[in-house]
Amino acid sequence: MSCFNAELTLYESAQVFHFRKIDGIYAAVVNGRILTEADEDAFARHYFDLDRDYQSLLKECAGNETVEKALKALPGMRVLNQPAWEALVAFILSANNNVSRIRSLVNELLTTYGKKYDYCGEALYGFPEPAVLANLSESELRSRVRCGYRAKYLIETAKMIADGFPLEELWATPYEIARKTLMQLPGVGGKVADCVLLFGLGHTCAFPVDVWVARLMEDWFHISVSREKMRDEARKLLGENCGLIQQSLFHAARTGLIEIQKKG
DNA sequence: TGGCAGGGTCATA
DNA sequence: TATGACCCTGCC
Repeated sequence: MSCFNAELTLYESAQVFHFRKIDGIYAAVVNGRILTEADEDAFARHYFDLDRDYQSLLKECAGNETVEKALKALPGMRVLNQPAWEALVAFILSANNNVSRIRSLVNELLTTYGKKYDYCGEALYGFPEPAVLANLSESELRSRVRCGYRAKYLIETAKMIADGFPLEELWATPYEIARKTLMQLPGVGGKVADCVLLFGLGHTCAFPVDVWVARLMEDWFHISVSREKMRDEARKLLGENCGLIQQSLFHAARTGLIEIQKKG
């Protein structure tokens, strides 16, 4: 049986923002269906990344005490394979926001524009289709979701996706090219592109560098370079699956599981 | 109650 | 490459 911590992965780890705990089970609408932590069909196994051996990450980083500490402290932390569109929307909204606000923005967007589903008597909502967002006005989206300047990014990106931008093709595109392609979308800089590549397009070498990761790279590994260069350093230090490891490092830093000395 | 910081991006210089 | 503006709110 594969090790999977639903609470950690679906709620605490901040890679997905719309799962709700109902009757003790985490559930959400994903790709037009209700998905719960208890599901074990092919779609669920892929989404929860259940067929990957996360123990092998420890071998890949053998000898790195900080990495070992983070990985061993967070068994069952998995990196999801979300629908790319859902990850894209969530992480455009994430820009310059804290986790609790990202969660409330995503849920406001879903309840306002997404399709409603019933689960155990509770309402769950899916992500609105690109065409739905593409047809909204910026002022409406701003006033109803309170997402500020991100409204424009969301609408313009939705228009490009609805117009045939080859999002799903990026699964099979080499990382650097896929990243540059994603960054053509409004509201998608390097950090958001890496989040979409890692959480929604299967690129386990993508290494999102946010404020927390920049801090921990400096404090724990003594790497103080620009955020762009930090990605390359991470890949050298942690290997081709550095994105999977990043998720545990990020969580360890953000929650204080491993302390960061320098906060500046 | 006030002020800062938040899983950044973009335009400008 | 560096700097500031940008919407709004959670948190100290």
